[in-house]
Amino acid sequence: MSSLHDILSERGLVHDATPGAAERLAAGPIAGYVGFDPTADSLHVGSLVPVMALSWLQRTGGRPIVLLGGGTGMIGDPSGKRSERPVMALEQIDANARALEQQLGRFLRFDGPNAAVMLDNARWLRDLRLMDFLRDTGRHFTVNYMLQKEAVKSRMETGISFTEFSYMLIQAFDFWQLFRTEQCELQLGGSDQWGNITAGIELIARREGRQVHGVVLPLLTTAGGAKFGKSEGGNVWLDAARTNPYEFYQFWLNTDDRDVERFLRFFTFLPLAEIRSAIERHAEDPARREGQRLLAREVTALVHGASAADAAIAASAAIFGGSADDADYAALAGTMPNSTVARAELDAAIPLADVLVRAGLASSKSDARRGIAGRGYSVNESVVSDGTRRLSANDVRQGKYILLRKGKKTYAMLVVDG
RNA sequence: GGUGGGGUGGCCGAGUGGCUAAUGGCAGCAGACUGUAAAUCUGCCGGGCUCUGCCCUACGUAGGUUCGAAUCCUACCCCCACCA
Repeated sequence: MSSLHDILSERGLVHDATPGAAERLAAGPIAGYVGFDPTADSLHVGSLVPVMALSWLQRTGGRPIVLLGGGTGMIGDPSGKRSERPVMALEQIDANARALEQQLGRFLRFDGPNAAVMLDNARWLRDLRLMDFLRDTGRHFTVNYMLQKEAVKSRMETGISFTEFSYMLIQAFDFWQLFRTEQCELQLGGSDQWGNITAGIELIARREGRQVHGVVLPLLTTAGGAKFGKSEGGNVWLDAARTNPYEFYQFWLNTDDRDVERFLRFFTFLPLAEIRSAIERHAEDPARREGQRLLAREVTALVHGASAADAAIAASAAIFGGSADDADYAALAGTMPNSTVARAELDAAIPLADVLVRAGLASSKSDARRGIAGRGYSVNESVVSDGTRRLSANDVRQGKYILLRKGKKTYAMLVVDG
């Protein structure tokens, strides 16, 4: 079997690795960890890269450790940030950590021989005593060393608090802790984590005299230069309550041609040969977007399950196949954003603008009116141009549905209540 | 603590008494073209309304001068640089 390093590297997932990492990984399975910040109650597609890496680690016989940053979340990682982060409330951090825990459970196997482990660094960080920390950990680092780190250097102009400056030492402490208690010898992370990871390796070398390793994954950007993981509605989340399977599927389906192959390697477990032949077919007729379809189906099935993926595909076909007006609205409603309108509101002819705001298709009534004036909205697949348009019982289709659309791609189903 | 510079809309950045909801760029949304792509072009881009117009909120915070302030004055808060 190929080593984890070989697999990650042939998939383009290795941005950088510490010297000796490849050799150590070739020598046999390893325990490795990735840290996740509990800044929200769901992961988004950007975090899927390290999640995939952990899953590969497990597939090659290694023991994945998921480290939730319930302790470090109190501080805030300055890496890649231009300004100080607001401090989060403890209850919020804990609630988020629990939500992430549940979500990650879908990507890793938590039983069996090399079961994944999930830990929260709140367990050892929150009760850490300052004097102990300075004596046992702080002593091993010079300020000079810390100032060399990119995360610190880039903030010298605008300023960085001592709190954020110290962050790398805390993360180093985490790695040391996991080395001691879990025999963890590897840390994976985004390439912005390089400085923090090497600090941890340094600490373990000094305190334990042992060589451990770090592999950093590429930070994702799209060919168009845009931030990866954003769509019309903002961030693309893994939680179906935040980004439902239909939107999730659409996000991947809209992938730039130039990104398809890379994303197939990053976000699916498909063998490379299969990916290559899919890309060849794609190149023959890009307009059919076979690559995107494969990518979207695979990732949606991975994150939301096969049946949700099928439903998303069916809904997409109905909507973009040109016959959405005849489609089964109940089925569409099951896979796209819903909002409700009361029967009484329809009888009173509720303004369309109000409903668009409620459905999340407009940020305000003024925004909705401007959008309508610009012919950006449609009701049941017919474009609305009258800013004073109201919805009534006549607009209801198939008993209880009204299909709202913003632009070409953003849909919401309005369900009549009562 | 001292000296100097600075705090403008999601971000960058103009504006230094009325014509400013505030030039320009980025990001975002929509339209045209297309492949639900890319690139390009066009429109929109604080909020509300009884919408060719009207009202509210906004240029660090709080007061003040003025018919009128993002622009002038006072106090305070915060940031940056240098010095102590």
